[in-house]
Amino acid sequence: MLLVTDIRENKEKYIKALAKRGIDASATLDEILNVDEERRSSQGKLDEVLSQSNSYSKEIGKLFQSGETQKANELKEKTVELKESSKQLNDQMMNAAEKLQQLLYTLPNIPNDLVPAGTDENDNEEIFSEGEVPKLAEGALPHWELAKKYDLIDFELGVKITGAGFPVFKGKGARLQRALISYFLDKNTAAGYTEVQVPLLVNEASGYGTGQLPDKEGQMYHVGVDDLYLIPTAEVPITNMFRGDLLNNSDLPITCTGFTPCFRREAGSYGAHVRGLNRLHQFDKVELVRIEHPDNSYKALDGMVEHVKGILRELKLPYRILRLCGGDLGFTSALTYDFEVFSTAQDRWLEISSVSNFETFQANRLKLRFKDTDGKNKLVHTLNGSSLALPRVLAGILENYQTEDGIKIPEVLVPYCGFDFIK
RNA sequence: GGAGAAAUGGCAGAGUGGUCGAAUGCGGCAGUCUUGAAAACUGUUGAGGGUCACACCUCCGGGGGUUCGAAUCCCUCUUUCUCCGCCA
Repeated sequence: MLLVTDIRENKEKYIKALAKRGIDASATLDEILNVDEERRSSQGKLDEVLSQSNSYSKEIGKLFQSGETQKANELKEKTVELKESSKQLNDQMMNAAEKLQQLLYTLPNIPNDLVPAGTDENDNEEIFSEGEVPKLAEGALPHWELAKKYDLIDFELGVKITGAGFPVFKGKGARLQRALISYFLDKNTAAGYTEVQVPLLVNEASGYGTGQLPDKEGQMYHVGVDDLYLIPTAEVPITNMFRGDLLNNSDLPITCTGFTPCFRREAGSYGAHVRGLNRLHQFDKVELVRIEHPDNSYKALDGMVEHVKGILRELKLPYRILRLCGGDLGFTSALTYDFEVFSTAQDRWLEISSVSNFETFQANRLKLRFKDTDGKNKLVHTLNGSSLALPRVLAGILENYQTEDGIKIPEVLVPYCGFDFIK
């Protein structure tokens, strides 16, 4: 959520920055400023009335104590009117505050200066690539064929149990997936991240805290009877562990990693690009979350990028890094780097990680602050990144490591798998 | 699921209608002392809104109510603890 206090002073900055996302926010910002003004002025009037009535109350108290009952009762009469007007003013103030909140919820984060202008994924900027795309033999198969051939994943079985997009992993397929989870968590904890296991269902407040609500209401599975949401990413429960906290400077940075399944309704996305493991309703992911001092957040973002690079390098998968353009940037993000693995058999790139700095956007919603060395309470910066999204890494491994006889296992995973070849 | 008890500042813990944003202890910060540290002593120390700065306003789990006045009384929700039941 954007900061009203800052919008008051730098409206032009916000108009310009949001234009990068293709949003003309000037009307909304004007409305925000109007409502903000309205809120503050009615609050001011309310405060005056309350102040007056407080002092009457004190006086009445004293009069009763000194036995001047009649005087006290006379004074009581004077409070009647004040009470009425304080009710009205309070309603006014609450209305304005509520309206302001709703308006602020509609605006996405402002992009960092590095974010290129653009409307969709075609305008993203490739900033790095590494790894050789293997030359596959004639007749190389896409991962869903391989999964079937070697009996690693059963998509139909998932349809029977639940529906499309909920595959069943079997045998070495399941083991390889578990190996990846352990490997990622080991890499992350070795880099200093604290491993956490968190709830997979979150309440509404958590959804608002990290910005999934109200923006992406329809993307999450909602459990109606208990009013809980299945998490679309571990970012939600992990970041919300710190909701409302006032941290000490010395607590920063806080770094966590966690493995969770992720659930996404993916309403309205069908077709060739969702085949196999490309897009699922339930998938596994290991996530990184960082709570940082604002002065350090971009350095931390670079550090996360390097960390994920290291993992892909060890897996020897061909990948590239994109800096997302304004039009493709997530609602809450100020700067995002997407990692994509090349899927040789599909001849296309698959997004397997997204590393973002949200600056104060989430912190403002979460009311997550820290006491800086100057004694002032400030909003932290929150960041997160995947390391990594499992099924697509699996897809990349199956396709890029396939041979005529079977599938080789990347060297770093062999100790985790207990086998080095699938045939 | 049933029966009871409770929820107060970073933590512990007083406070049952007015002078309580809240005793006390611990912790934190600053200082005195010390070669330095510890101990001891002194002072200071919640958050948000508002203001140029004050003033002022709000907040004692959430919401609502009674009252001139609520941490304190009433209703309701949530959570925690104890006992019983059930159970991976």
